[in-house]
Amino acid sequence: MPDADSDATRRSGPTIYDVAAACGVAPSTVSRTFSRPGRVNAETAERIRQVAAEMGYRANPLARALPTGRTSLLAVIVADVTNPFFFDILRGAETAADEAGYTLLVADVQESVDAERRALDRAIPMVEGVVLATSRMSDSSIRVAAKQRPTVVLNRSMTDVSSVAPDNARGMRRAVEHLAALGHTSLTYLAGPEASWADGVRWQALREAAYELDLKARRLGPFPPTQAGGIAAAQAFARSPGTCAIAYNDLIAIGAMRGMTRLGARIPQDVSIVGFDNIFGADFCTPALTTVAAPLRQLGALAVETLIRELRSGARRSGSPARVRSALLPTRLLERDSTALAPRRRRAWAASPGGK
Amino acid sequence: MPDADSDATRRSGPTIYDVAAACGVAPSTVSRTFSRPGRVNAETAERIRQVAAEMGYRANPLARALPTGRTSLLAVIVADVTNPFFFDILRGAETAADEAGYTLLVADVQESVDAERRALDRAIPMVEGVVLATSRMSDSSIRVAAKQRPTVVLNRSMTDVSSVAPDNARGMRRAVEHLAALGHTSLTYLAGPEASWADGVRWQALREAAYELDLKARRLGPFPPTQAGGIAAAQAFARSPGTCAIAYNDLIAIGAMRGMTRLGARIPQDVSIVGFDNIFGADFCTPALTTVAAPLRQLGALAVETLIRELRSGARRSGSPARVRSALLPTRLLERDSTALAPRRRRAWAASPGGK
DNA sequence: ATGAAAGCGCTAACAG
DNA sequence: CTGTTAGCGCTTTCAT
Repeated sequence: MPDADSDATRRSGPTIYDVAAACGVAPSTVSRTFSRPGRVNAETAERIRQVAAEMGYRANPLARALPTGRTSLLAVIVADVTNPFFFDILRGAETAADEAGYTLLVADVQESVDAERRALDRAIPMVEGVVLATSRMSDSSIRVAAKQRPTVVLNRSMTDVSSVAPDNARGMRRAVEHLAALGHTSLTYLAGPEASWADGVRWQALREAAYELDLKARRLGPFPPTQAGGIAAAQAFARSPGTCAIAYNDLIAIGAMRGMTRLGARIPQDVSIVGFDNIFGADFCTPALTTVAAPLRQLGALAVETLIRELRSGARRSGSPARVRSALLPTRLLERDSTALAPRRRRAWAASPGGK
Repeated sequence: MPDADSDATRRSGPTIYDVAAACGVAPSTVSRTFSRPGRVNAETAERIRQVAAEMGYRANPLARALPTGRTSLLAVIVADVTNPFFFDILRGAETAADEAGYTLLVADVQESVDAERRALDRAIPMVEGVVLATSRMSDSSIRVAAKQRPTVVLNRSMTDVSSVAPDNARGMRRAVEHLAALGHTSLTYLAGPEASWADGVRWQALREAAYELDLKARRLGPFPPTQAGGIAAAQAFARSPGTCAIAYNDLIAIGAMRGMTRLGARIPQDVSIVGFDNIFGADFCTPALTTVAAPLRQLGALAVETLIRELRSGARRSGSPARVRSALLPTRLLERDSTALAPRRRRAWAASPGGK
């Protein structure tokens, strides 16, 4: 009967004290064995590992975290988990985190700045770093967070906080060129949330490209970045139809296609639509959506890799902002079936083209 | 100059000791003020709150968690974050967790049992409870986990662990009836992963319903629960075509529709397809998918609510399994455009109907 | 290379 | 109602 301890005593596994006792060494030696290999005699270490394994010892991450702050947790604040845009971003983030031994704490803030701030407040004390995926907060709020924990923003760009984003400008430019090549002479931008950094960049890039290519550009919106938003956009568009539209994102584009179809338009014969992001579903909606594809998975992975690099470079202390790293990942235009030659003459399709 | 402390001293905010000192009370009183309101004189409490607020005191969740185990963290292990099935489940889970003051730690295990076990091992010591969403692990592995932390399985059902799942059997029955009513006389089931509990239930329910309604039933697969899996399913189906198929899930159904279309079939004229889950995209694929809708958001919400209830009922101690709660949420058949009357005579559509 | 001891910040008996 | 006193399990100087 080697085990005199009642098994009802310990609520959760053996501790370094138990292992130490069993090995006849000091607890600190056991601690070192696991957290600072090399700082302990090879043989002793081996023996300790052995015994620890037999006893089923597992370090308590909470206990480790208390004195060191190393929780191995990363927060990922997502604007809307329900938005397919984030699926692959999360997957990429997960994979990268897992490889580095980190676990993700993900918070869905449902496009609400308030919820975002609350989630952040709650998560920050528990995590080592934060990735803000499509934050709706102000730059200054983000800076406040970044002051407390290493932070990287995703799908946004800032001068003083590390960031990872798709190259929206180039993508937009390609989209405009594509439409121009098809003979369209004026463009409509179906805008997303005003608080969205990407929206600003996309619209501005559209205007510039349109200007250079001598196309007319207008902006409708803002619309919520959802299918419902797209349907609303379709209605707005129908009030003064054009021959093509570029949507803030695929969700709006898909909703817009549905909405316009319902209003009698044929896509792409009457109106060409291009989306942004190439989310799940962009390939099997009807017609298949021409869209500016962002490297979603890479975006997520790079964001946490960047974060982890900052962590490792010891950007733990307050104030030391660490080196700011900014990445712009390449996008590409996926030409599918929602864009076509501009119609020679417009066909009236909206029920009441002049508005109510 | 009330603040004599150098502001470079504290790495992270004031502690209960600081607040206590500032108030002239004992640290434990400050502690009580926040963790056990009511156990402290109203006035004292008020004063303490006041001062704490002024000092910007924030309880350190790690420190609280160490002695109590109350981390306010819940693990959600999902088979595949990239699968739209989980979008609304996560949303529901998030919302419910947030309302109860919990934060989710989500791990994507990419349909891998190994990854699932690793994620669980890593998460368990940090969380108060676990929800296993579509676990691929064996019942016994799940029991092992459930012994360590209150656990609820989602989209699966067990006798000794709380569970939340859609009523697959009824849903399947409705689907079969629907097809029978359209004149189909034999059914093909496009199977999902063998390790999937839902797959077993669905196939069995299909067989029973088919038997009762005097239809023939066969099973093809297993296929990965993805669009690619559906395309593979289409090919298998084409080797010996039928007039209709029920897929394990919407992803397979959508993939199958695309695959069959590519092989020359018209959906639904030549073959009717029904899916399962009503995921994002099921309504805008072509044709819109007839599917058995599961209350995704509720599923997620109920899972964490159940978990939290167990937590509150003090199922913290090892061994005490707490009351097992099992819920079967109602599903409903969404009749859309992928199902139609059985063809009077079959049209040959597969390029090589006899196989290779 | 290893041991002793002092915390990390908070909670929880147990007294008063 | 409030203060005292131990820890929770691990890390980390500082000695030895």
